[in-house]
Order: sequence, then structure tokens, then C-alpha cells
Amino acid sequence: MIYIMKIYMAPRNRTTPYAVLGMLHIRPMSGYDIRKEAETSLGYFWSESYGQLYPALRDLAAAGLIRRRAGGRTGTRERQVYEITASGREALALWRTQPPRPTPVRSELLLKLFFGNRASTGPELNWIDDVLATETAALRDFRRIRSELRLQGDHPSLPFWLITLGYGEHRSRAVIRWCRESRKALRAMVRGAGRKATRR
Amino acid sequence: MIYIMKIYMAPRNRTTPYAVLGMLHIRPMSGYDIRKEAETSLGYFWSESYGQLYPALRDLAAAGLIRRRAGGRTGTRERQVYEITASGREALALWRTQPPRPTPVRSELLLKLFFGNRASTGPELNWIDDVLATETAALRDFRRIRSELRLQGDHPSLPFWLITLGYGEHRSRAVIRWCRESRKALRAMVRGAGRKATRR
DNA sequence: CATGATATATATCATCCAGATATCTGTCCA
DNA sequence: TGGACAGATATCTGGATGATATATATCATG
Repeated sequence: MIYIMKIYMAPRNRTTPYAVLGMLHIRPMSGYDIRKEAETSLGYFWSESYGQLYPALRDLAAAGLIRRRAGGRTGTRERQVYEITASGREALALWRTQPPRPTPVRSELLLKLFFGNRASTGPELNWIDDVLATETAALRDFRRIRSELRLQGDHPSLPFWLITLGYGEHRSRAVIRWCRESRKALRAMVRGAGRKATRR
Repeated sequence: MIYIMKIYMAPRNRTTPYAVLGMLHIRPMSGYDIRKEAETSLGYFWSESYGQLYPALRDLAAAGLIRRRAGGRTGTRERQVYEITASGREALALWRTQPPRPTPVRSELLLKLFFGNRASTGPELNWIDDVLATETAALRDFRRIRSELRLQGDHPSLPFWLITLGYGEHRSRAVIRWCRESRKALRAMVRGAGRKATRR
């Protein structure tokens, strides 16, 4: 029997280099800057870890997609600033046309809630209060970012920035609604359990 | 100078074994069943890959937290069904009291949108239409699940299942709203570019 | 009834990725 | 003067994904 071996060279995710390329497309940055950016403005939909970042910068520079240059000492120590090259822009543009791959979800909070039991309610309410606080703060940030973007005039990426920002806003509002709803449900459940306990 | 070495034995995430334990707490299952469950009913907030699943089952069985037994041939091939043990239940209960760790977000869709440019709009509308279709289908599923849960009477975990389900519903509705809004924005942008192009 | 597509089922391996850790310098402030 | 802290670069371990391999049984289809 004849069979065909599919060799297709494992098209792994490998998104980190493109994320880096995209960040450097906006403006030249150091590794530290990229991380900062991912923590603050992109944090609600993208995260980068050092363990991926620095190797990616090295590899991209070796491939000629970015260029390393001394960035002067803005503060304390010699900065290594990277800027995107023409071929880097090409690679980014090509990647941008490929459909995005869905990233798996893993919410430990929801998993722990899912395994919850009426008989042994514990710190669930606190967890939900924490989420509520986080998302409320996020919503404040989004409002600030939105007004900053409005003032900034029209960058060619502005419509897309507003779209991603909109995602964050919709998401946060939904989570806040869920928190309030779930708090009610949890409190009702605890009261129910209490009543049963006293009636006994 | 005297300094203290923090050795704290890398409290890595290691959530897979507990996810498995939790699933087996609900009912005895095979590895395949767990994966199926994660793909369908838990899919909107939790995912498991085979690469973690089978080693976790082996390790948990070796540690005595679960027990392996022959599950008869339900269909095609000998099934290896696992059930949770008393010490497994204890481990699960302990883990459940620990606060959940936040899991990093990485949405390739939003990243690609963020790097978008007014000058070169491409397949973004299609991506958003895909999301819209997915979330609409998810919402239908949630409705079905909700009515199934209502019929099922009162399992001690029911209130928690409704809470996680509520999360999925709120989230899907928010994403759907975002899709509609973003489609409008994208179409307006393309029209704007078109007008500029014809005016030239 | 051969053929192939598909579902059930278990398992491994190559990468990819997160987070902990290490190290160093300058600034602020008590 | 000394410590806390922020800016900065980097590495390593171990956890997680997804592709792949291997089998068997079922079911539609010509």
C-alpha cells in the first residue's frame, strides 16, 4: 500500500517574534520597554515573558528583521534599543494576513468555582470581589486611554486601537456584571445553607 | 553581608492534576472522556491537552489520589476508567481553598488587530465574522445547558455550575456586541478609504 | 463487500512559553 | 550611608500545547 507522508514542518504558534516585530513597528524600543508595554497598554489581551522576549530579540536581530543600536543611557544603564528593518516590516505584513489561531483558555478561577460545592463554601466571595476590583480599575484605565487617543489626532492605526480598546471595555463590563450577579447567588446560597443549619 | 536565600521550591502552576482530580470527583472517567468534557462543556473556560492529561493520570494513580479500573468496552476498545480516592478528595479540597492564580491572556486575534493599519485593510472583517458565528453558537449551547441543568434537580454543585455558565453567557454576549460594533467601524473605515481613493 | 471516512482510545515528543531567579546600576530619601 | 526601589538585561526550569503515531470498531457508499 502506498501512503503519503505528511511532513508539514510543524507550524507551531511562534507568536512572540511577531508580537515583538509589531511592537517595534510602532516605535523603536528596548526589551524592557516591550515588556512594560505588554504589561500596561496591551496587558488586557497580550502578555510577554522575559523568557521569550530576549531570545526573540536575539533571533530577530540575527535574521535581520530588527536592528540593534545603542539607545543612550535614558536614566541608569546602557539601553539596547531595537528598531524594525524593511524585511521586518515585510515579515510582519505577511503574518498579519494569516488568520489568527485561537488561543486556549485556562481560567483557574472558573475551574475552582466549577468544582465548588454547596456544602463547603469558602473564599469564593473574596475571589469574586478581587475580580470586581481589578475589572473596575481596568475600566477606569480604558476611559483614560480612550480620551488620550482622541486627543492624539489620527495615527493610521487609530481605528484598530479603538477596536481593541472596545474589546477590553465590553469584556470588563461583562465581567463586572457577572461578578455582581454571582455575588448575589453566592450570598443567597450561604443564607440558604445557614437557614437549613439553624432549622436542624 | 548576610543575605537570606529564598528557596521556595518554585510553586509552579501545576493545575492539570487538580483539573483531572476535579473532573473525576464529578464522576469516574477515562482520559478520553476528560478530554471530551474539556472540549465541550468546560471548553469555554478550561482546556486540557493529551500531553498533560495522560502523564497526570499516571502520576495521580501512582500517588494514590485516583484509582484505575477496567471500564468494560463501551464501544470499541478496552477503556481505562479512573475514579477518585479519599485522599484524592482531600487533595482537591485543599487546592480549592487556595486563591486562584491569574492566567495570562494571549489573544492572537486582538494582537493582529492592534497591529492593523488603515492603509492596508485585509481579512479583518472575516475574522470578526468568524468570532461572531462562534460566539452565537456558544450562546445557543449555553441556553441548552441551562435548561438541562434546570431539569436535573439539585446537585450540590449546581449553584456553582450556574455561576460558571453565567460567566460564559455574559462573556459571549459582550463579544457579540463587540463584533457588531467593530464590523461597523471597519466598514466605515474601508468606505472612508474608498472615498479618498475615488476622490484622488 | 471492499473502501474509506470517522469516532473511540491511549500515548509520546518537540517546541513553546511563563515565571522565578540572578545581577547590576543609579536615584531617592530618611 | 545605607537601604529600598526602579530601570535594565538575561537565563533556566519546568509546565503546557499540538502534532503525530498507533489501533480498533462503526457506518455510509458505491
